[in-house]
Amino acid sequence: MNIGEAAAASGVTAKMIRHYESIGVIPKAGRSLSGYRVYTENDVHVLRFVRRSRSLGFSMAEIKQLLLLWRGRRPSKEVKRLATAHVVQLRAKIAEMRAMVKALDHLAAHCHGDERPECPILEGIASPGSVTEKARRMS
Amino acid sequence: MNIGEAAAASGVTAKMIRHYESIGVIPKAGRSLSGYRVYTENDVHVLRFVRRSRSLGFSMAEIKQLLLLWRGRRPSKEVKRLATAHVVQLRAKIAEMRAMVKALDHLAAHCHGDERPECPILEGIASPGSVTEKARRMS
DNA sequence: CTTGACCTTCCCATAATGGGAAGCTTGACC
DNA sequence: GGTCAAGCTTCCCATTATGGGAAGGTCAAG
Repeated sequence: MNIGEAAAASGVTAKMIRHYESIGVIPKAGRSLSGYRVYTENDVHVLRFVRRSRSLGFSMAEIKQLLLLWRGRRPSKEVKRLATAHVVQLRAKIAEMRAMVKALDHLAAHCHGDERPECPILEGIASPGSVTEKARRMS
Repeated sequence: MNIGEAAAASGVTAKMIRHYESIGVIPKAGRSLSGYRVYTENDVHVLRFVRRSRSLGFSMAEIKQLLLLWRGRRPSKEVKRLATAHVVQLRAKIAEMRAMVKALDHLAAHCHGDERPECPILEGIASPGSVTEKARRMS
């Protein structure tokens, strides 16, 4: 299999396959006489593993670890630790983004969104302090 | 005020202030005779606006727009549209990350996390298909 | 007048992905 | 055998927001 076929079979673009090889996440592929990279079915499994790990949000550094753990048949404890730490990071980011959404929803709720230039959103960003509070003060 | 003072007053690092200027998000600062950047109270307000917009997750391109809308006293409709579009993006990312957490929690729940190398997490990544299903098949 | 803190610009690095150029290989078709 | 398109190779550049660090100029206090 050459790189294009491996890409189609794994769902990882040829460009990314070369990149993963260059950063050492996957081992260097074999080469044909003319210098083309050659892939086996097993290499494709590895590529799929990488793609799915990416879709779970793991960084390339983490995937490198996961692949080592996989290949090395290391204790599942280590895998679980890695996965759990990742989930913690994800939850933290989710919480952060939810706070953003909450704040923005709040600001937007008070914005008329019409032709007038007065905008609680901009005002809220310029000088934070509850927009509701301001609305109250103004009434 | 020189850049260090403006940084302390706004909560934006001097490095970032220069960067924001270089990409045109904030106007070029005035200069002293010796070439030092000089800032006014108003410049600091702008920097704070940028910092807070960042903390709400807006990209620099969006912040550039927000600043134009702010300075230009443009219809609040435009601001609201920008903010709402951003919230949509945030919600999409949140949903994506929650799906990741859900999948990972599911995989981790079935991983003993002990010294044995069998690991439902790795297996789940290697060949997706419900881990629960596999557990059922094996029993 | 020296010294330390601060300023200037410029280059480099990060993480993951992609675009695109220049040049070689392969396979098919005539 | 010759040609052409498609596919491969490497190499460089761009993205986003942030920061590290070097080389050199400036300012204020001693």
